[in-house]
Amino acid sequence: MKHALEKLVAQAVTRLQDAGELPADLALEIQIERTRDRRHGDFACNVAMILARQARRAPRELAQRIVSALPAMETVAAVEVAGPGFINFRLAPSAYHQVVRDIHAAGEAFGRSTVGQGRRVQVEFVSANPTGPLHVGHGRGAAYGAAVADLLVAAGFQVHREYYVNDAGRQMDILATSLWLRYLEHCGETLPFPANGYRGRYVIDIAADLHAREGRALHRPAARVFADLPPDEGAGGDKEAHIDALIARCRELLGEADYEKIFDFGLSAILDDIRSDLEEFGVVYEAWYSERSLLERGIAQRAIERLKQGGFLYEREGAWWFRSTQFGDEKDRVVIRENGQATYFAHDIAYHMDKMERGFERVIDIWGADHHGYVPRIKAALAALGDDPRRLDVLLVQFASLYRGGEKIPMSTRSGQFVTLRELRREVGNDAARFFYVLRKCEQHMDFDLDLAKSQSTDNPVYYVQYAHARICSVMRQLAEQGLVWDREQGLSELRQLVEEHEETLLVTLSRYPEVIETAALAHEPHQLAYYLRELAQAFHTYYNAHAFLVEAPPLRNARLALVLATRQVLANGLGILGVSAPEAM
RNA sequence: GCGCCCGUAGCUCAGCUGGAUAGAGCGUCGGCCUCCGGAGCCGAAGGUCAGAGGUUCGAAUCCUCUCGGGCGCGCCA
Repeated sequence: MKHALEKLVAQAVTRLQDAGELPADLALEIQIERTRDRRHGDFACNVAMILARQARRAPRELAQRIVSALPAMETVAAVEVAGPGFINFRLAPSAYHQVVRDIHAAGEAFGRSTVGQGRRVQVEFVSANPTGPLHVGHGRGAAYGAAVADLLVAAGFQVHREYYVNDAGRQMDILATSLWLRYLEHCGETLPFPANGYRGRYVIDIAADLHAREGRALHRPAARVFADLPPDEGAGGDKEAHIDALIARCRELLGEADYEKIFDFGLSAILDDIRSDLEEFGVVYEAWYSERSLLERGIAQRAIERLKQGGFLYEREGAWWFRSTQFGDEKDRVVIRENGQATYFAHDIAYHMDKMERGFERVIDIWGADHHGYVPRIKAALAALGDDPRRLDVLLVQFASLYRGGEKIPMSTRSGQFVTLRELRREVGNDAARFFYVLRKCEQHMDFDLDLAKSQSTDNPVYYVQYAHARICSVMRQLAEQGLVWDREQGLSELRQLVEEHEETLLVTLSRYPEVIETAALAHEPHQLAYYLRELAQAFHTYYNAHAFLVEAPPLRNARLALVLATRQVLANGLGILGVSAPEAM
């Protein structure tokens, strides 16, 4: 509808240009927007006010000329000039009746748009280190990323969801070493667990599995493990030096083959946990992309080589630096350390080079806001590689704080209380978690109120929306109990029966759905959809309270049911995009 | 110190690429079930859009500065 009106106004402007009433060289985009106030009609256009200066005419007068040049359109009932120079359009009731027919015809596909034109977009999200279970912060990235991806699908993009697995690097070595130490404990050893090791309960559990599988095959005496190591933090030493020496000792005593066995055991155990956690949360990926594979396939080396050949690297103090300042970064960055090892950043450059080479027209990275300082250097690297950094969109998700009983829950890993996504899901349920996470735009800090998310009451927006869906299902059950069926054909042909104000509100709200999908998708803002669904549910509940649907007269009854069933469809479609279920009863 | 994000009703937040009297939920106060599910509906009170300048027909929205809050500034990932 919006697009149709835009074309209409554009035609009128062109007519005026042809007639010499407007300059021929106007650069403008016709904007049609929904009116905030129904007294201003359904849609408004501000083009006359924008053009007034160039056309050297008063806005209202110009608006009047545009109106007289407008071609007729069947679904437009009235056009008028209002306020400072708005052109207001009032639609004919038939325009809204068509929406109901469209919904019934398209079903699950209603609201899908073609703006994406099948363009390939990659969405990378969560990508948490596989060194432990996901926590509630990752949950927000998961819910947000999944919703953005599904919105893009609905908007006609071809979406590739990806999880970047940091399965290389020091953190993973620390995990492997931690795991082995816990394994040794299961073998009966007593040892001083390093300050910088992973102390979580899950490491002990995985170690138990490892012990069950390997028996004592990987056992070495603790005394040999800890002999002649630099002291740990607790003993007045440096925890970093201690853990690094411990990692080296671990490899030495086990040999590479057994070390790798432990490393892979830990990696796959945690990755399996993350994968199933996300799956249960309704978050699935097209690909899990391994950091190690960048090395195995020579991609990391190739990226460095390209930068070197382009003259973007230089050597200083034994390390290789990337001239990111040349592309606006605040300082140059190390890509190859003094010890010859590539940095995480070097791998990330290679990963993003590979993303571009895979031919995505648009790449979206969803990161925690604490990584924001990282954006300029990645974009710099893309520029140096000859790619267009604008193809990469980095969406930064702010932190979520949990509240219970009005108190903020401390979220440090050490506190050990209620930090995992799994625990959150268990406490409030997947639906509430998905919906709450997506209720705020990503750059907004989020206060996640556990009591509210759990409450099965009027305060909880999730249940409010779901209840609308369940209520409609219940109405249909009532219909069946009365021995009646909905006459689809009569319902769709008797839509003119819908003359109540509440019906009009519901019709208008339904007609907005495709626009909401499109704008929410292009802006990467699933919260727009969440708010819309609340509005739609409210329009329905209000209608429900004001009028009975199961009335005696068949034409009116069937028309009302057509409207209500269309509402159910849109609720289900919208909730589906957000990963929330649409229950038939609750 | 520098950089990024945020500052709208008592609380939590919307406000679409600047648009016509600033919205919602919760909370507070007052109403509505012989009727399709009261997990619902209706109504009332409540804001100098942090502050100050600027841009223009028009600013919560764009620009600059100030104040306040969060986060980041590793040869960690």
